[in-house]
Amino acid sequence: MIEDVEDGDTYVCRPHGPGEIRSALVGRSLTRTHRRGKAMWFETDDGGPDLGLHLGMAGRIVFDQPPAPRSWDRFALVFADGGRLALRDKRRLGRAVLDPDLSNLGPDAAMVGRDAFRRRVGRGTAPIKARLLDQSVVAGVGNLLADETLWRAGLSPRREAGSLDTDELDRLRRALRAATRDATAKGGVHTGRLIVGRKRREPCPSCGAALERATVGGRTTFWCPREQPEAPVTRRQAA
DNA sequence: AGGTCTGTTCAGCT
DNA sequence: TAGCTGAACAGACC
Repeated sequence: MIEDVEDGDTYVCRPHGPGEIRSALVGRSLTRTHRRGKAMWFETDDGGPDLGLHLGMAGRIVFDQPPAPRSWDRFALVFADGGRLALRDKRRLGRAVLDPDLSNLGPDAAMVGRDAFRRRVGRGTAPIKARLLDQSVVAGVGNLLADETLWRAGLSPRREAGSLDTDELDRLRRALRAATRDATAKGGVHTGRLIVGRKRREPCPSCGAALERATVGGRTTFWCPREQPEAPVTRRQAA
């Protein structure tokens, strides 16, 4: 049972005022947990509101850890048995909210079926990377995972989304599922093969070519110009 | 010391 | 409508 709620950070808890989440949750228990993409939320008992948590760019959920220095714990639930669940987030881009609005959130990127993926992702004139990052198209792909996925699929981030054919979209979906699985197993998207060494400007881990760097979809983007060609390439080369 | 970068999202504009 | 830009935050890094 929730005995206390630390909701004093008015930026992370916006648009709720101090004490608002607290009064809605004290005395209730969490009954179910959910996640879709980067959104997570909890149901509460007795018809209480849901509690939504988002990690922003650098937040984490910590359980039963000593409170963070400098109050980096931006929100916390204190349970009657002494347990404490905190949203630890230096940057304050995380979020705690009652009854989160999930109506503009697409299906989970690693769960969406083949046909829905083709329909949702393979349209529009924006670059494919921007399409992947759009949480209303599919939920859960951030900047690093997008780069890793496109690299594995051998697709340029700059390709127009609507220009991808069915084979390319299926390849993209397979790469996304694999990249997500690997990131989960290894503890984060920063463990991706393309991502490690990105800062140091290391070459393509697969072919050794110098990686390209540019802003695509409004985000810093790395890709291998050799393995992720701008124009679709006929794989069947004349012998 | 100061400038730049960052695992995200949202409002506001064309 | 779809797509792009910049702002919100604050620490890490050079």
